[in-house]
Amino acid sequence: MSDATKRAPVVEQVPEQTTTRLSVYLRCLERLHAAGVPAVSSAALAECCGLNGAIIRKDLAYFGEFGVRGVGYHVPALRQHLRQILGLDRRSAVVILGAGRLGSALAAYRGFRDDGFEVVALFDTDPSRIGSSTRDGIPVCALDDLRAVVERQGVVIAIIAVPAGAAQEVLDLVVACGVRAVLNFSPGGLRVPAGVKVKNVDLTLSLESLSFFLAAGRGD
Amino acid sequence: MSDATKRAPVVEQVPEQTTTRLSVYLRCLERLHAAGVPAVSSAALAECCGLNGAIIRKDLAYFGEFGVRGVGYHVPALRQHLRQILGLDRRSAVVILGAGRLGSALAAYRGFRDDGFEVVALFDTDPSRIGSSTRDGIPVCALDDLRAVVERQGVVIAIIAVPAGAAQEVLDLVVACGVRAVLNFSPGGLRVPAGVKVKNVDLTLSLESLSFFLAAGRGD
DNA sequence: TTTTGTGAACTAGTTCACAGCT
DNA sequence: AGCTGTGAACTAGTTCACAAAA
Repeated sequence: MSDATKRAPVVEQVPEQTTTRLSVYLRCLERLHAAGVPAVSSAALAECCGLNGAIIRKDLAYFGEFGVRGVGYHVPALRQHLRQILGLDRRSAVVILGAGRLGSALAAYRGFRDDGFEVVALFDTDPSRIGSSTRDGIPVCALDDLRAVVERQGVVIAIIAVPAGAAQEVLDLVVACGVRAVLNFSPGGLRVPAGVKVKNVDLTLSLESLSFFLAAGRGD
Repeated sequence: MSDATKRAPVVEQVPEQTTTRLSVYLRCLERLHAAGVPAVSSAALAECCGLNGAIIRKDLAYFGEFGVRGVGYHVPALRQHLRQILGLDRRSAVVILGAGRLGSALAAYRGFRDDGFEVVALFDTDPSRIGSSTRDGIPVCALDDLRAVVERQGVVIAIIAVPAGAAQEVLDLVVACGVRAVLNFSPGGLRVPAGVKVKNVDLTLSLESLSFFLAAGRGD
């Protein structure tokens, strides 16, 4: 491990927004890396993602001193550091709860695989779906099999794509099976047990936010 | 219009987070309304959505004085006010760009219709898809038809569910056709023309944020 | 008495500005 | 000379606390 990472990563106090920006920086670095750019300043990286350079330096400083004064950041090295910080340097097994349209669409989503996320199974309660496979060969299993799959495949992330009424029950189940990170697509908010991280993607909330903008007639 | 809405809605300065919370309040009010509860205090509503009562009073105060001191908020009236503020008191026509798995799944999503959002057409460039319909009878059209559909159906919101490489081009097209509110599912960020509101749902960013949590080993 | 609406205090997050390193 | 890393200043957003209304 590089000496640049010696700093204690006082992760408890890294703001959520910083972690999201790290992903954005990484995307930009992938482009620079592919283009063969050897180094980039915080100002240039900021330009590239529409941000202020100071916030980039602050964000990176939570995790170490990756920059070289007078030069900037070494692109391949910073890329590697960010991939490691974000846990993208290894495969992560994912299960999807709910094999309806949304669950199936997510199972086929290319962007996930490219980042090392591997959907190993879908789960459903509908007997007509159980036992089948997606076009990519991902099996659709009964909920009863969840624990076994999680344990055997080392599943670390669950995606919840079930109807709203079943979401809390399903969350409690995946948590009971040992999964501690959940991406939730069901609307309405869940009671989240301590020690578990749930990220909500609430499509209705997003659309209503746009609707507000239209209703308010903001033309700025 | 009720006299409670007389206040100038200085909408320019309503924080984005406030608008999202309004949707959350509305959801909670729908439940209370269905249960026949006549009035609710900011403290009770806060409890219901896991927030502080003061922020609810502040949020609502941007739009008027809806409460009654000593009593709270009249549920049916506040529900109506929020529906109007969020533009949910009328039908909104929506188009979906990209009739792949994600686009098709979104077209079938029940939660949208319940809020007055009506998906009137999907658009794609794949000739094998053009001319077909979804199971719900929503037509899949060629991009050339976009302008006509937008104008004829009064489309106000576009959902972009095309591959990343095509997203900017598609955004520019829908904006050129007069749509000013866009829900974007493609990753990577877009150049957004002035006067247009784009809400990004970046699935990769969401998963990477969970991955960070796992990599950092936060068990709090 | 109860609860709103709101100024004041507080907190979190961003930007500025510059000392210090290469 | 140029750019990072970081304390200080600033900005936005939340919570407190209480006067005023019903």
